[in-house]
Amino acid sequence: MGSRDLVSSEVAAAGSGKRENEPNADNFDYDGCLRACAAGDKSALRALYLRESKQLLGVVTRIVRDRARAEDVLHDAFVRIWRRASTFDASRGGGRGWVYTVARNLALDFVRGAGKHSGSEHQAADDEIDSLADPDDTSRWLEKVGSSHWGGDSARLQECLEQLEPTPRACIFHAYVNGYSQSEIGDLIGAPVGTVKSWIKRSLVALRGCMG
DNA sequence: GCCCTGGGACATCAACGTAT
DNA sequence: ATACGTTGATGTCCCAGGGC
Repeated sequence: MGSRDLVSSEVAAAGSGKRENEPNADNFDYDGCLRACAAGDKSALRALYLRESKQLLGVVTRIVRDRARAEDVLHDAFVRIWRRASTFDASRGGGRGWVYTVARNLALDFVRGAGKHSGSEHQAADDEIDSLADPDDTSRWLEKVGSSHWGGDSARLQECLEQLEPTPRACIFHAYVNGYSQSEIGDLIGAPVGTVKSWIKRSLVALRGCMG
């Protein structure tokens, strides 16, 4: 919530600010801007807002059909962009497209009446685990965990992991350490996707419970 | 009867493709 | 360049079946 306030003030400042700092329209680096946002650079968010807010407001207004509500949705969109910039993957598409996708999906949610909850902006624990995804090996995963909010105890995590059944534990590692998709894991271990989902979900619940 | 597990349906998100 | 539709991946919820 604190981050929302922080972003709110930044967006408000950008919105009320003069356009003299408006980024160069021709070679604006969206990807770099998002990387900077992910690194906590508020000026990058401001630049992005100055650059795209008018166009985005047009897109959102067209969807929600209400200027005032569109401004609210746009504001929420920039909050989400700020908070989730770290999830942007340039190899999967352009930064500008990603920004528009975020804003449009939020507007569509609003129209559907689902704006009350912010979808996957959920449990800090899930984000924590997501942030641990490392393609190398489990030891580095454990290193990272050791310095995180999971109590800072990698040995404890290892204990908790060892308490899991081998197959569900394998699902966790494949998903969060090796970066496999759920369907890939299903193929790998010869189980339906639904089963993989259940194992991963229940394993995460068990891990959280074990870690306290 | 209760609990656990496997499994599927549905909703949401993000990226891509295409029409304008 | 922009707007919109489609698609694939993922998460959540719920139900059925089996073991106790």
